[in-house]
Amino acid sequence: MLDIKYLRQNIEFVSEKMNQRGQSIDFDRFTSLDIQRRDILMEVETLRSERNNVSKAIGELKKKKADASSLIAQMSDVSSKIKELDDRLRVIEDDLNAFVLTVPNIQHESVVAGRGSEDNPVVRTWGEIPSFSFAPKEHWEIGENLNILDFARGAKITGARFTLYRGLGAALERALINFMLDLHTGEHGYTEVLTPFMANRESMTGTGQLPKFAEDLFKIEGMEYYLIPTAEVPVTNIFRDEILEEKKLPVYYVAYSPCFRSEAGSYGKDTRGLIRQHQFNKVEMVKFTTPETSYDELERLTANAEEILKRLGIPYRTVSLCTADLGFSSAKTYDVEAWMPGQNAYREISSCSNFDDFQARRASIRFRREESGKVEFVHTLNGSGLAVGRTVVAILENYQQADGSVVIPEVLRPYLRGKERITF
RNA sequence: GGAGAGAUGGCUGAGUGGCCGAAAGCGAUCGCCUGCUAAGCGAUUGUACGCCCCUAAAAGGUGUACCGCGGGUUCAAAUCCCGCUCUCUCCGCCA
Repeated sequence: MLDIKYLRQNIEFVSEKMNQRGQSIDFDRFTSLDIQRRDILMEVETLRSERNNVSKAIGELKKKKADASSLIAQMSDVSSKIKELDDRLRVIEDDLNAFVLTVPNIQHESVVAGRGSEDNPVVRTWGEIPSFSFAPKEHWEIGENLNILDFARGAKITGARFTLYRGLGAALERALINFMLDLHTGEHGYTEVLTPFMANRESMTGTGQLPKFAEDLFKIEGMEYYLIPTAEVPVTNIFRDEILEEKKLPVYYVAYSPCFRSEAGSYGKDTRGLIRQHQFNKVEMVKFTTPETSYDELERLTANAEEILKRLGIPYRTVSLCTADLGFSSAKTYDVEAWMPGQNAYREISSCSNFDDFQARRASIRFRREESGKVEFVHTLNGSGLAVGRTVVAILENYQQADGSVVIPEVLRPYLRGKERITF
């Protein structure tokens, strides 16, 4: 959510930024609602002030046992007028609020204007793309052959886009989760948290999934609870409606969670394999920082995600999302894309974003400056560290052997009781 | 799921219709005092939204709202009524 005062004073600038994002927004409506709101507010507050004063006088008169009936009658009218104005004000404020909640964040100045993912600048690449003496297979073939991924039975149990892992497949997923958590807590300074996997409407609104993207979520029937699409939601909302001390910042949290996405509108995309599932595992990093440090923190956060791939020995590249690709709440996003030999392409495995104060304003997450005592919004950041299912894909495809087996990256072996290879 | 109790500022806690944005204590900040520390004394100590002032911001002035959340009664609600949420205790069920 953008600051209403800021919006009021910089409407042209914001409008231009939104155009670059391919968003057309009805700012005339905003201006009109904003003016109406302030007009009514002034009127109703004046009346309230009058009522407060006269009511006090009525109290005095009553104490002296004097007659106050004419004042009471007069205030009765004022009160009904106040009630009427309050009702009108509520409608306008609801409208205004609904409007502001659907305006995306303003992108950082370093974000390039583009028309699609082909315009995302590549920031860096790492590792050597492996060459194979045979035609590399896609991960679903490798996984099914090794009997560690079972798509048919996942579909039987639940439906399309749910997968059953078996044996070393299940163990590999679990090993990756532990490896990632251990690295981020042990070497990158994060504190591990384990959160609820359902969140309420307020939390979903706080991080920006609601009200605009309800169709992407699974909702619990009969309740205002939603399955989380990412741990970003519960973790960022840890401090919703709180004021933190400046010296506590930055806060680094890392969380494992399953993620649930309806993937509405993605029919026909990535229909095979683990790439796009309704349920997948992810380790998520979240930071709460001061405004002046958040872009440095974004660089470090992205490096923390990349470090996982380095240790696993998986080649990757990092791109900076252009305006067309940038998410609703984000001011700047780096996507880390792992090399997938079976698909002969880089595929997103982590997305690291700085939201500036966009989420913090929605969720009311603030901090108090030590120096001045002033209260300001924090900046929030998050990034996958990493998407676990997609990391399994990268391992299967990059470490596949001519005989169909898969070598386990060395750093994972301690998590798999020393096992070096997945075989038949 | 059933029965009961509760929710007040950073914390503890008073407050059953007007004198309450809210006592008192603790904590914190600043000042004084003091070989150091501690104690003591004094002052300050919430958030949001308007308006005025101002080139703008800040500061300042002023008004309104906020005592879990949402409604209602009343000239007037932390206080009375209704609904909801959450917490605690007991019972039941349960990994």
